[in-house]
Amino acid sequence: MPVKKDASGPAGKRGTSYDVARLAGVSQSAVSRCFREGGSVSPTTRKRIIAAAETLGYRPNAIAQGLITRRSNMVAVVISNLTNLHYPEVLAELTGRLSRRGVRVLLFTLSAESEIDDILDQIWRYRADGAIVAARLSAAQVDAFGKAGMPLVLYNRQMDDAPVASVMCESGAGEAMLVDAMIAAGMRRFGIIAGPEDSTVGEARVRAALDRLAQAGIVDVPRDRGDFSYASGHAAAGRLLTGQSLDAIIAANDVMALGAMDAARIDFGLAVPDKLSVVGFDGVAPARWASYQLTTVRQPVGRMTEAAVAMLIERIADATIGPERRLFSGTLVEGASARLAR
Amino acid sequence: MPVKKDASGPAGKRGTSYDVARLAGVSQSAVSRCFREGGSVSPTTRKRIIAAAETLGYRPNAIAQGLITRRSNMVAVVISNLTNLHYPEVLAELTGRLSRRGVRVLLFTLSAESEIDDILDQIWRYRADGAIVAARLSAAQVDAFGKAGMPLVLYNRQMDDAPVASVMCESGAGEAMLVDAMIAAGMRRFGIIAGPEDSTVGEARVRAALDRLAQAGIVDVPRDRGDFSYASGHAAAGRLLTGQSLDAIIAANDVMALGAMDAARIDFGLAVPDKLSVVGFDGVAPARWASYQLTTVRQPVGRMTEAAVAMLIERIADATIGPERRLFSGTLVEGASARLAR
DNA sequence: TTGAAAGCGATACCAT
DNA sequence: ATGGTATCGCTTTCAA
Repeated sequence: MPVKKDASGPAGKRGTSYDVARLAGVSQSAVSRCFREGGSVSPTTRKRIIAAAETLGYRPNAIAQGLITRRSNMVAVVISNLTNLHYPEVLAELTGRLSRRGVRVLLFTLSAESEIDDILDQIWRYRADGAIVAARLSAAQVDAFGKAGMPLVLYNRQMDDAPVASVMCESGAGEAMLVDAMIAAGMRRFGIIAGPEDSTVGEARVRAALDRLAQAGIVDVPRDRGDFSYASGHAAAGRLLTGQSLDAIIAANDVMALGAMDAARIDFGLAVPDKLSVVGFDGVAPARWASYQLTTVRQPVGRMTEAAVAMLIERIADATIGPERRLFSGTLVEGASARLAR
Repeated sequence: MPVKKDASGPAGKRGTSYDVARLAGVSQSAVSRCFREGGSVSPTTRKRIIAAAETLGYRPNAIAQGLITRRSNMVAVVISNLTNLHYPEVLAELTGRLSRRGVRVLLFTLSAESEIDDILDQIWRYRADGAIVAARLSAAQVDAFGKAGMPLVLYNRQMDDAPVASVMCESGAGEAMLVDAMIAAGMRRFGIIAGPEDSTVGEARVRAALDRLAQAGIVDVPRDRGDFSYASGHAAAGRLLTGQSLDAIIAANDVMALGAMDAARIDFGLAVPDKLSVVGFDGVAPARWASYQLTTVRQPVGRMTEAAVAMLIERIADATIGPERRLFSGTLVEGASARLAR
């Protein structure tokens, strides 16, 4: 025997607009209009509807709304490595800004890179209004968004082949500032700790640094690689500092730089920055801790996330808006881990 | 003039089950059954449906599914401060485990505590199947979940008044281990850095430590407060160490402990652990960094998040399951920041 | 096994 | 300003 639907108010199951309509003695359409933007309802009926809704604890069903309006008011946020210390900050900013605009966040994190296709599948299924992706996407995957008519904004990821809306923190100027200041301070022997080969940001930063060094006539720069983690930075620095002495280590991100600092100071007894300078990139919180005071380039996370959200919202409102790349520059944070020329 | 719906395949709008049905020459019901678990479809029709779905790039609309089945397959995850270093790890684990079970994550982060009611409102509207909350909830708010029949699991939050499903890392044993080992090492003058007054975990940890100290006859322990941030730990340690000398500082979480270590070593020139021991709670990644090697109690995040997810899923499947509190114990991590008796 | 038809809870267009 | 009605894209009886 089917259970009779009860409109027993907040204490029972949440009611529907029909329940509210019945209680208020109006049509269901009226209830709908009452909760919508430009719905025409007389002050009196509105009052009665509101009252009825109140006593029933009525909340419009966003799922049903989504079905008919074809707008879920949800955007997918895809983040690859939340363990990266920089990304939690990005995520917090993104969700804050999105929810302030009345948009919900469907979060996807990926551990094994293979999951990405499953994630995209889910994004389609849930009819997200759009997606902000801070993860590696293939050209085909980016293309799939276009085909599906789903707005996409890449966060700090480059796509050389496909044109996509994206926000990026440009590496060139930042690395140049670091390198110039160190060269001006008389340093000549540099070492580099790169990120994983498949990281476009990582490679861009390394390339930027190498270019600037080359311009100053410094070539044959020893390089090693990490995976953006503290441990990998620590290990890479260990390898770099074995059998050669350096003036400075340039790491592709802050966390590896912190690992490098510790390796230098603790394992090699090198005073930082007196004997060795270390610089990073990102501007994560621990980089400012007193034990490190890392000299680095801070990404303008607030402006970047705001841009990403704005670009996405724009494209959700008007799907015809084309690709656009917004490049931000980092700001030099002069810590105490590098001896810079002022 | 209304635009004719086109079934132009992956290149166009994603089609519906009707489009697939038409292309496969079957009824829409058949398509639905084909994509459902125990749907009875003959191998031949199934093959044709799959083929049609393939060419159209068909994906079942999860929104429509949710509307009819009254299951959104989304759970809300509410986290208060993603900047806390411990929570990104928790969030990553939660989303990973949830998505592995085919459940989507609707993420809510809150900056101003006032937002919480808006968040709950959204959770109702989107008909989440349940919620995992790592944020402060009032008894009334917890009650609202019960009234709405929405499963709720609290993560590391205590509710003295209302009975709720929750997972917690118990503070007693952990703090006792720390305190005992320090007392056994001969320390007598302790200082405590507590968290915010309204943090139940923070207060529980402090109380546990104070209790154990009292059992050893140590009372009148100087205390100060922070907000769980590095800067606040640094500042609190500064105040504690001014005008008195201590053997050890017990901080309510790791990040404050790291701030305290830096204050002690850098601002006060106190060797850690020779002149001052510092201990924390959580087991965050930076606590293991070579510069700190913090002695702390590590929360079993993996088991705790697994428990939270399992409890929630259980309660989604069977709403009659009652409250249950699962208490986990932390494990002592012997770093180098405290001189412990073995 | 298959198809027809009745919802799920809203929106929106259309006459009143 | 109001109410009636046709969707939205599915799941789920219920007959055939």
